[in-house]
Amino acid sequence: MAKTTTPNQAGAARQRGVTMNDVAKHAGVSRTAVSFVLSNRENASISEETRTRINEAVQALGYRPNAGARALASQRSDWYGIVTAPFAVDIIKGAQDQAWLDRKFLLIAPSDQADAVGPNQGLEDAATEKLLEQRVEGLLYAATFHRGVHVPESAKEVPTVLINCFDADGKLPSIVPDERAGGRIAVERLLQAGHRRIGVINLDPAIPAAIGRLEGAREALADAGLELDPELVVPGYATADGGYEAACRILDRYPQEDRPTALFCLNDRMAMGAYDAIKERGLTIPGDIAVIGFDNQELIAAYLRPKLTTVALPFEKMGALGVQTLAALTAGQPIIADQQLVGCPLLERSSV
Amino acid sequence: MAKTTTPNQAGAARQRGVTMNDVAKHAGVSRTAVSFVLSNRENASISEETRTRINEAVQALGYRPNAGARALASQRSDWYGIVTAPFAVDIIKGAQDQAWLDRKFLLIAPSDQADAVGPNQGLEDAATEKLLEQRVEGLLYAATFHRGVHVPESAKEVPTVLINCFDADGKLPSIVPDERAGGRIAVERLLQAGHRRIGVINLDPAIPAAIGRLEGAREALADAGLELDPELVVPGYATADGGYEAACRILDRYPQEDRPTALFCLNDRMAMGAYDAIKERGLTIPGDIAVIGFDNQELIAAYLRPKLTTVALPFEKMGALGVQTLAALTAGQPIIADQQLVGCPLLERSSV
DNA sequence: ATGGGCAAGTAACGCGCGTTACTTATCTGG
DNA sequence: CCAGATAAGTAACGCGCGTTACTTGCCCAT
Repeated sequence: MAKTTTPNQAGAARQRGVTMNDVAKHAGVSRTAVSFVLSNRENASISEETRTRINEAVQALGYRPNAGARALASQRSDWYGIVTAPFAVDIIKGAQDQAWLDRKFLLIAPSDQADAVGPNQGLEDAATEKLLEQRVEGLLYAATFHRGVHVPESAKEVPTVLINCFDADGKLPSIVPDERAGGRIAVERLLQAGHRRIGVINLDPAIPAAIGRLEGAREALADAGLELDPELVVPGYATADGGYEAACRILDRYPQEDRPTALFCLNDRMAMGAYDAIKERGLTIPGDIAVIGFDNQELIAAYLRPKLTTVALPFEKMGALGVQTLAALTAGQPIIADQQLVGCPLLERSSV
Repeated sequence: MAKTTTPNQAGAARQRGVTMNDVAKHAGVSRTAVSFVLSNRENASISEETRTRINEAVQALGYRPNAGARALASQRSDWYGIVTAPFAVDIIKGAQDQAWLDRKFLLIAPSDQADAVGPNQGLEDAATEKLLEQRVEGLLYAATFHRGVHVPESAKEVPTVLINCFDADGKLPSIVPDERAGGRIAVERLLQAGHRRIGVINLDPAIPAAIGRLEGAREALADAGLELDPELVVPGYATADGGYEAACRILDRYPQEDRPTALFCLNDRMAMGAYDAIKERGLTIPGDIAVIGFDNQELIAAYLRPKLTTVALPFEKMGALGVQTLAALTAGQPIIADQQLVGCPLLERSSV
């Protein structure tokens, strides 16, 4: 439109910084009037006529507000910072979407969660510092897998929310998946399909995911009057190979009539390996052995053959809820709870 | 440190905006002096003594520069914008890392590349607009898969570089994978392993990836005095199921002696399906049939059994190169080439 | 005619900082 | 002993904008 009506002006003016002053001059009013119109002040008394004249000037000149200057003057940036390993994609997506709805901007800084243990806090500290320099109104920390973290001291200067992780030291509010409920729903699904003897391929038993999911599994079994046979819980490395080996052990240990008829793999990668072990033995899925996973890693779960029934980690929802919680905090509202649990939905596919 | 030495000051002062003025007062100098020291001006004449006094004041008060104000005053933001679907993770990582090195900041805005065809330009336009409002010095557009795109008009107001995509309209510089070289190296690897009859599981033949990779395969065969038998090129949907079906067709079509001894799958997902087809027939990988993929989707390639030999898409490198190119552009340097090709390295694993 | 009230708008300050032009004290050489 | 150079530092402007306090013209009731 600008192209056809005012090609020169729009083309030329846009080159370098059209300011409110330019708009004001063009419209023959004061800069204040422009500011009032652009910020839609309710109690501003600007006639309809000049209002449209200003808007036309904005169009004609291709004016674009300077967010930095606006932040400087208004003392609010409309930004949240998020510190995250760049792999927490879905969390970012959820957060981004929600921030967009709230007319906030997400400023993403990298964290190096490569070594999850020894705090290679260097990068994270630097990232946090940079975000604070940008005068973000709040901070989000996102982890790729559910765990305790130590956040930099300086993070406590602004409202802060943890996503998919929790504050190992203090009391920062956090959003985490409800692992226990997820484990329960997985086993309930297997029970519902008639399975009574269920093998569990476990993760490192010390991590929150393993603890919660196993606890949920136990509860589901208890509800059905069953107990979790410790012998049927075998740990493995959290990889396809680990899952393969664990599945081999569990499948080869029993004569056919005692063999579990279903496998609850505590993550999808291990389920991928379990598939191989099962197929190798000439068994079918889900006919001979049902398999249920956890995490819903799309690339795996949706493409395994048969497609893997699994419990999803609600990354996007956690991201969105994180932003909502942060919005509440920055608005001065009290925190609802230190830890908000987000449900893990069961995704029915074809392996049960 | 601040904690133990000056607990009150650091605690209290940090609450709300410590400014340069505060630092100046604390050090008993002018704000200008502080500015000179903090920006490390070479030709500034500030005695070593006051310099340290100022630095101490900075420490004591926990001063943190206001990036927005700095940008306003200096007329440069130190930001690049990047518009991307939040799934282009590795590109973001590469770009982020490089930007960090260059002391630039990446401002990430979401693009909705869900419908790759019909320009649902709404979100992208809005995102671009927002980034320009932040006065980014340059823009990056990143796509999840190699293709032509239309960038919003307004993007042309600042230096712009496309990553993993190219400008369908004009002449914006772009960084794309060298598909042809990748296809060549894959087939060369198979030839080197002694295979002479190679099946190709193709993608949609119209997309740049398919065109380039197939062309490369043809070249490699030609170099070995062979020709690509059109019969051995079967298309399929770019999924595991698609790969499975294509592999079935190709494997069942010939008597054993005429059967191809290797499969070049134009992406890893299809290779995943091909694995199933091969195993189902009681054949081994790579003993009976070698398989080579493309894309290096870690979650698949590194976890298939046997692990998949594949050609990697250099996402991180493209991201980094994109930022470097953008840096050159913003510095006023002429563009090197409209299109920079980035090599796709072969990742040897166990399927050949 | 007069004062009060309201609509419509403007002048001017300050946000925190980079930067240029200026000032003041100290040292040097003749 | 003085001109001039240099070292050390400062005053002040402006970046683009939000915001408060103020002005101006006009209408209406007294």
